[in-house]
Amino acid sequence: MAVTIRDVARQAQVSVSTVSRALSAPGLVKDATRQRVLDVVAGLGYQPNRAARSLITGRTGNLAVVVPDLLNPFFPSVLRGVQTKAGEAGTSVFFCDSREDPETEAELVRTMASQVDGVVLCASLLSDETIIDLAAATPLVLINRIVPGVSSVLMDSANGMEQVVTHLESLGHRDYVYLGGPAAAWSNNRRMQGLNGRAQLLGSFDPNFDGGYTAAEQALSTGATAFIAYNDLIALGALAYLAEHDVKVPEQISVTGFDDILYATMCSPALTTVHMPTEAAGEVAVDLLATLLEGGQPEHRELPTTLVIRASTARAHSQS
Amino acid sequence: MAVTIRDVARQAQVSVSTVSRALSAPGLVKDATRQRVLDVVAGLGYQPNRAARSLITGRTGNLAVVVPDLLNPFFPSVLRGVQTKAGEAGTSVFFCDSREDPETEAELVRTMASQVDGVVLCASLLSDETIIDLAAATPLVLINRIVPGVSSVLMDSANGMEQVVTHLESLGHRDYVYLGGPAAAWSNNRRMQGLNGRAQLLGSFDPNFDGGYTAAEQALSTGATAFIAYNDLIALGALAYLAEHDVKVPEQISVTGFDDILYATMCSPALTTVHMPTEAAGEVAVDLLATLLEGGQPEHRELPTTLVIRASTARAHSQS
DNA sequence: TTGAAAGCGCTAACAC
DNA sequence: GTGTTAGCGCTTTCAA
Repeated sequence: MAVTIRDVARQAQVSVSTVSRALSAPGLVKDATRQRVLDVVAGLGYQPNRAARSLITGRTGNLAVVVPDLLNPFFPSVLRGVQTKAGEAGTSVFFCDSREDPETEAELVRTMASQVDGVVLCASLLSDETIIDLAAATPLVLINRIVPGVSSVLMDSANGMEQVVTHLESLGHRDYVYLGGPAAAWSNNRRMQGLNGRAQLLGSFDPNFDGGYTAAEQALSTGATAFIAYNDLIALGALAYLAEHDVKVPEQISVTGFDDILYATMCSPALTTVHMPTEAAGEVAVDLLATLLEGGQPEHRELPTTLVIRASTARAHSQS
Repeated sequence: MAVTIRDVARQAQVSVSTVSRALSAPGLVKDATRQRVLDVVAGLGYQPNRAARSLITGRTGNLAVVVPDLLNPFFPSVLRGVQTKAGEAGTSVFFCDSREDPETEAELVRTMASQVDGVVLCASLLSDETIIDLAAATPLVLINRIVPGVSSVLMDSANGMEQVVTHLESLGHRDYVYLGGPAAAWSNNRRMQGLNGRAQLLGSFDPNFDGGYTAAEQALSTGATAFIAYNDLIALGALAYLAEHDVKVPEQISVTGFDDILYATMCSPALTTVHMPTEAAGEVAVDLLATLLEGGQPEHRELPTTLVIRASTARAHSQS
């Protein structure tokens, strides 16, 4: 069996409570005593049993992060942010992938709720009511979603999209088309807001490569000089379609993405897109969770997004 | 406070031990009694306190998976496999990103060891000795690494590479060059084995886009008709370099990747590469962990890889 | 500043 | 088949 607090107490010639205090409330123990205890702890390699501690304090020292799709390059980087910040506080992180299924998502949150101090929920597919219920039962922070009364951190997509529009306008584009994401997606609406009604809207496409491929076909017939994609994956699909049909990007048509995933730098031409501070979002989410755990009020944070200009946008050609 | 086993016992008019048994050893309880207990459990929404259970059983019902880099698209899919399989057993999963640092990696495994039943360690950067030490202290399963006496699951890279070579040979290529990954990487050596000494070897490159870009420059001067990249990222970098220098792929030069990451289908030309059963590897790792926890012996599994032929390879041109 | 003792919620002997 | 009871390892009153 592992070394327990009693082993430490015995060897340090103090009571178990003194050992406990030396570790979790150092101020309450005389310096000399504490030092002796700490030495023994180090010598024995004692690690407090988290289950026992948790049983009495009611805190687990763990948290969970729930995402809709781990394979979407957007989320691993959120996870990384969460882990970075949580790690600083000695907190470990559970991950859960809901596979884009709302029921699974709710189920996961409920399951985790009992074994963690709080949950970070990314890009939730749940209804406001369900989220409010969940938030009542366990400290909860949302990423990329706003629900009244629930903590959340947002990446300012609307503004990011405004930057895209401004950029395109400055290049002389007047006629551009938005290759929309899923109509139900909350973030799709945010991004559309940033368009300020300046773009033609094209139906909702699957937010992946194939969706973009399909979208480009439709978009091409509009005669627009620029395509604004809901996300990088759609933009990439569009790029592929255009390449196959010998439409030169950006000479004939400019294309923009959104999210700045890894591959946005690797395609050809490299994609002009909006960078999302995903890792920072994960970190901030952990901060908000900490606030909640200390009895603080739900908070809302919005992180700035930045346009990254690469090679897929250029001055509009005069003739379509 | 949450509902406890006593609340259930009281309402179901049985003792706490009956409730406990009804939940974790159903066979020991009369059907009628168990049903009554289960009804109350459902009615009250009772969830056993894992900390309390863990305190007495010594099992946490959790496991951890440690990866070197969450942002590498290879690993999230391993995570997903781990979670899928673990979830079936009601096990939750911690994730840790070592950021390619061996010290951090060892530290993480040690930290997690005390709060989980076992650890899945992916593409470890640690020495054999360290891994053996770790495995002695906690149930451990390796992915993509072999260490004597430690459970592991491997994806058969050597065979995958042989398939690449066979494919290239069948297309008439006789002079091809290997764009190598990190010399220290265990998987690089495995992949080189599959080459069977048939390829020219080019130094070790960073296993990313930039590394591939650099590699292509050197490879071009060898006059080879095909480039075999250590992984998809290097292949993608090579593709970009070749495109910029107006070298047609696959007409002039064939290029192959390895891993079959998402982007391998999205680039142009789509990459011929070796598909790795990453998700399956994660699942199998959990199985091996389960074996270990039941007192079984360390096991070694090797999963088959498959060549995926896309558009980046073609018949060798006659003249270089 | 320290120690003794009472549990946290649960499982696992041990009785019946 | 079911109930009683003794802890698992720890924190936290309460006394001293």
